[in-house]
Amino acid sequence: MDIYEELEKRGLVAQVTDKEEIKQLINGGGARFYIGFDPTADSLHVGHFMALCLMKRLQMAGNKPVVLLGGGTGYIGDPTGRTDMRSMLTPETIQKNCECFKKQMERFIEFGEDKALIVNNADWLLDLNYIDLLREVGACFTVNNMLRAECYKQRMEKGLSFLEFNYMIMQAYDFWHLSEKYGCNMQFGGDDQWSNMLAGTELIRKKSGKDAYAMTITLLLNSEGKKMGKTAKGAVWLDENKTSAYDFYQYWRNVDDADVMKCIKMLTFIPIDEIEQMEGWADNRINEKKEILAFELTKLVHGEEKAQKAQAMAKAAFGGGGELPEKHVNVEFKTIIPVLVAAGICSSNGEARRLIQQGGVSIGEEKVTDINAPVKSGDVIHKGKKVHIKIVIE
RNA sequence: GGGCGGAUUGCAGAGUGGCCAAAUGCAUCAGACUGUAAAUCUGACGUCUCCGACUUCGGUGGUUCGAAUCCACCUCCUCCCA
Repeated sequence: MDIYEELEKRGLVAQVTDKEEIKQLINGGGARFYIGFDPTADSLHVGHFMALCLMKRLQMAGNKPVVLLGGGTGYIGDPTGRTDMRSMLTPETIQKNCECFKKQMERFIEFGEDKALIVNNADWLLDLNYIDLLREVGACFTVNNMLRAECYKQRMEKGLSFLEFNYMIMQAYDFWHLSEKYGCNMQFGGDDQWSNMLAGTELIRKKSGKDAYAMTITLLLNSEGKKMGKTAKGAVWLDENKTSAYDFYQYWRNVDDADVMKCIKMLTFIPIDEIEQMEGWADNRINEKKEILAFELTKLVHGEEKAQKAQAMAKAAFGGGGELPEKHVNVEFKTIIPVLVAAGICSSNGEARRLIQQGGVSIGEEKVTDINAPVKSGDVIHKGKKVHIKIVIE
């Protein structure tokens, strides 16, 4: 099976500029494509992960990826899909974030001579001269067209700053620059980037008369239509210090029934015919599918060893036996309330108290009824049915 | 630059002198039912030394026995006119 067909079967293809041309290009390994990453945080998250997977898939098919770090566009902030303005990042933060991104990416993509490139648009955007840019690029766009772009619609009601309005121009400029300098002929991105990407292909056509292509990837939405990879505590990060391997595993272990197959298709590298087989499995094997999903993804992100460990801990926590996730705490009073707070299970004493009063906490097999119940090192605390932690008091 | 309106507890959004820790919806957490799923029902959802007390309604002052609510100034934002 060729790569394009595989992408389609996995449900990754959302919009393309020219299906036949693109098919030929990527199937033949002739694409030099880029994907942009905005350094808005110090770690990549699940949303980026899909883009990385896509890069890897295309790289395996012989295409050459270019990772574009938005060190320059980070100064502007993409207004797409936002209802308010993004807080402006300081140059130091952007710099730091870029470095974090780079490190994490190196685990997925092979960089190097004639392989994949990593570039930072700060290198060319920061030196641009305003007047030159207006003459060269500004002339190629009409405001009328830009305003029609879907990504600005929402913001037309709330207010869109001129700064953010220029994001599209910058992204188009990037594409053009990469096309000139590295022979980049294609751009991939999330489906919400479509209008920005089209601006790029158009600019290239106008400036150099060359054809360039764009393809968007389906956004990973859950059955409720919300972006996946968000939890109450925030995004699901790829950095282990921000989201532990165990929590990462649990996130996928707990996805809705309706979303399991979609996630397996879009995110894992399990061959498509195996996936098709899994689709035929009986309903009662749904949990098996979730385990596969969780394990495969944890393996990709954190490595096989940690994935195994996470899986073992999950099985211990929910099935019994084996090693449980541990939490080290340092408390003055060794009773249940301060321990719950110190372990980060509850955010305040009041919350802990309420939880106990509602019967949501147990130590070992015993349900806690006394808000002053003692806790000793090595006790296993359960909160609800999903949080099981072994407490180690230091 | 001129005019109007606005800023409320995670979000949305009521409240316009005491009955307000502040309606309602969403999100979240727990209990019941389950499959570490969904749906449904129940409860909780500012903080604390929790039958009580304390701190919150953009900021700073003021009026008042009493202010999220009234006044003044400041900051930010929407909209209308330029």
